[in-house]
Amino acid sequence: MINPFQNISPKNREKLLYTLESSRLTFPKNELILSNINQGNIIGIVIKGMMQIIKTDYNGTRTIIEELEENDIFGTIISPLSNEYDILTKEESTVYIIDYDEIKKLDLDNKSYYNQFIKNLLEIIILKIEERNNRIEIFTKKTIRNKLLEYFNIESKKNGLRVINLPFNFTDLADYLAIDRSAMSRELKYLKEEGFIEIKNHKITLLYDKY
Amino acid sequence: MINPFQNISPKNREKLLYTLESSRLTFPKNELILSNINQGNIIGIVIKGMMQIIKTDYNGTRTIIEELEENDIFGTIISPLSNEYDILTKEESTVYIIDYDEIKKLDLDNKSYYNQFIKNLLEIIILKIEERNNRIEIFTKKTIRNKLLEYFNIESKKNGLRVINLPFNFTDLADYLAIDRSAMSRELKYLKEEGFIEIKNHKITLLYDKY
DNA sequence: TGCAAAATGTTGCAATTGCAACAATGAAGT
DNA sequence: ACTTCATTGTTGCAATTGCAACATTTTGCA
Repeated sequence: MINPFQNISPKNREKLLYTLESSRLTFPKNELILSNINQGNIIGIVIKGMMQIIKTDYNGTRTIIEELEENDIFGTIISPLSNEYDILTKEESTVYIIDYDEIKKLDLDNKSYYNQFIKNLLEIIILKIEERNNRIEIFTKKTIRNKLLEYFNIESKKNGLRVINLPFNFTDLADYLAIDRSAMSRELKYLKEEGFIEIKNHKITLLYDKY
Repeated sequence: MINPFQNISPKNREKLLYTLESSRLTFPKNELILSNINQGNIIGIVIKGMMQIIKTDYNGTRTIIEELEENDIFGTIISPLSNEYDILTKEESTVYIIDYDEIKKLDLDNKSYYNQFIKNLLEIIILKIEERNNRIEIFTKKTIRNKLLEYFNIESKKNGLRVINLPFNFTDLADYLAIDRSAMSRELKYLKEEGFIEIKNHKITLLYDKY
């Protein structure tokens, strides 16, 4: 993940955050934080910790829209933080909250680190599009088996290893893939029995050849 | 859709495109254009026409990843244009192709319209994230009926009307929603019979109350 | 350490879907 | 206007899934 302040000196970074009237907030683990920050169009930057953007619809179906790590950004615009969405801290987390309008108001001709900041945001958001596209790839698959295999392949490509360290527990993985947990559990069992994968703790080893 | 050249004078726009060594290409209707432009990391800007980013996987399953209209942007990075993807012109279309590295190289302190351009790209990409999130919303729904209703609601919200002008034919809509065409057809029939919707040509009228 | 809550595993069964195959309709081009 | 190709509609059926219900294991924390 790209640092949103890359190529900006610590001093200029402080100036920038001051100009943007940002606020720095820390939240304990397992807290729904949206009610604390949702006031108009904001961009949040994750300084430390881990969070999930989750949604629960009228059926009670819970979906993990996105997992946020250090240096990640989120916001009203980047993820629709209407009242249907929540952000849950998975660890104690610290964020900067910036009013998006302040970013728009930045006089780019004035300070070169303003420009660098916008450029960084652009790069980060492009990465986010890639993530979303991967996600769509998975949803496109018609069976649970194919969704899982697609997910494995994507994760495996990220670090070039045939071993995947799940960033989720299985309940969350099912919510992330938008499939039923018990049906997923059944399919994972079949995949193990047929020798496609091996599971230890939350590590999955792929035993089939790349395709 | 935001114009990627908004707040840039025609003269500066020409200078910018020249600096970026962009090329302007026009393609006839119903042409797969990717082979003509795919050489490294590029960003394309749609000047005129309409195109679809489509993917066909090893099962032969075709999915519409995205529909591109005037002022839309696309590219190696923004949509993974590996060899699995194609871009299909639905009308005669004109695009600018820009090397993304040239954009990175732009000396932002030099010309203010460089900054404006980057800012515009940022805004456009933020909109694209929203689109992707909507898409994920739909995929999250477990039944074809709920996927359709979610799609209707999203489209209806866009213009505030209860009438939806499908930008697709039904075959493409099924590919966009990643569901079987005939199964979708069946579900649409039920929705009509139960008085939820009305279909005329490619206009769908929603007869149920907003929720 | 021990208890309560959360996560995981398992299974039967009904509901939903994809697939295939075909008919009917509509569109595009000569 | 005619022909051809693409799109749409329809249906039976097998495969897959979600759901519910419950047992078992793991985790968190008092």
